[in-house]
Amino acid sequence: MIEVMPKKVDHQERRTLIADALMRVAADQGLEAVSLRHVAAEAGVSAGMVQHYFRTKDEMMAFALAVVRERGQLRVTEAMERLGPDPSPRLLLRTMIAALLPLDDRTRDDGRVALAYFAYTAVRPAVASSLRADTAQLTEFIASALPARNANAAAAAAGLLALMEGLGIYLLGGQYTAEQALAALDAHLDLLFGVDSA
Amino acid sequence: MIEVMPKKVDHQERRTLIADALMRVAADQGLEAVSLRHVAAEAGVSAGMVQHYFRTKDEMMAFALAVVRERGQLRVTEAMERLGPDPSPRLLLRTMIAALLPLDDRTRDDGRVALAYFAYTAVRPAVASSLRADTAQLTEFIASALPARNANAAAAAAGLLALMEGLGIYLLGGQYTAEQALAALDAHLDLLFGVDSA
DNA sequence: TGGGATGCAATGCAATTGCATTGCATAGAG
DNA sequence: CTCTATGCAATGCAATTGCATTGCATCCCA
Repeated sequence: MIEVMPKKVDHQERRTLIADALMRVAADQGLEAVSLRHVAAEAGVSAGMVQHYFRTKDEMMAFALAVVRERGQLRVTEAMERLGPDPSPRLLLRTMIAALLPLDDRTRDDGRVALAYFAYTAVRPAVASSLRADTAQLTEFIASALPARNANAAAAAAGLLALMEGLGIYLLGGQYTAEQALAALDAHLDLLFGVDSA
Repeated sequence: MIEVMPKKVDHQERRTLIADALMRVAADQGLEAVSLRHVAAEAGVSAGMVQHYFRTKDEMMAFALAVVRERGQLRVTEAMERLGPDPSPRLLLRTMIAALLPLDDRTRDDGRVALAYFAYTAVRPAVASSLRADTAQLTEFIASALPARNANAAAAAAGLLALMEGLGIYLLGGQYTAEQALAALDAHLDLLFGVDSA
């Protein structure tokens, strides 16, 4: 080690523990209910400790957002690995998108937090850049998996990703059921992959 | 008049004035910055007056949400009237959706507020019912305008609406430009209306 | 055995919050 | 004119906020 390490506690682990508590608070009381004391109470630690690991509230928020994004990516890679080798592009895309949708209670919480952060970053442009990078990466991947029949692959990919985001919103708001969302997704994939529906 | 009317101020007008101020605050500082005093200052009135017209903050928030929804509907009907008689279903849908997207600075503010409210209602289910009604009405209308070639009109309509919502999110977040969003919309309409793209 | 860095709790503080209360000016009804 | 309902401002208040500060206790390294 180059730096000294006078204590043994795992810094990153503590921060994640606190971020998890933050997300639990945000998921069922909204991001505006997130305060140092609330998060500390939810995490079962003292408020002082939260301050120790995050110098400002914004730093804590940014870290929690990073955790949410990582978890999303993890869900995607896990789902794709579960597919086995050489899946069809269509199944690949369906699996990836389904993994990102808040379809069950576990993922609903993450979705709520992500939604809250969308509103949050709309006002704090500095935090938004990482979200932008995620989106760009996803569209690129989607475009590469789309069949050649789509003339404008970039637009089609952007559309599919937007569809995913919108389905997520409506799932969280209770406008769509999981079945409805998946049906809409499949119908859209039918169009993209050229399944004639008549 | 059945009721007495001892004073002449227009109750509804004042409430709208205050709600407008609320939306200005929310649009550029986020919903969590909305407080009685902030809104009052933005509206150029005393905090006491805000309290006079809205007994609680939640009542004020709900009213402002209703105003946003009304403005959206107004934009849609105006855009559709501008189309003239008997537009093609495709143009009808494109116009309607474009009217709902935050494509310029004016509509961006409304979009930001709407987004903030999505996160807000995700935690306050009581306020969400009106949003649900809006969505149902829109999907029904969209489904009726889609060509018969789409086997599952309900799913296709739900998908188109979700696409719209997602485009809105990404427009607000700066992930998509207006051109990209419209290109994605048009590509999707191409698919729905069967324009072969090869 | 120091000694210095670190982990963490406790407390304080100014600012802000939503809301209740009070006071008063005014305008229409009688 | 009087009276009462209303419009609205001002103030107070307890609760909560983010953050700075302080004080120990603990552990690593020399």
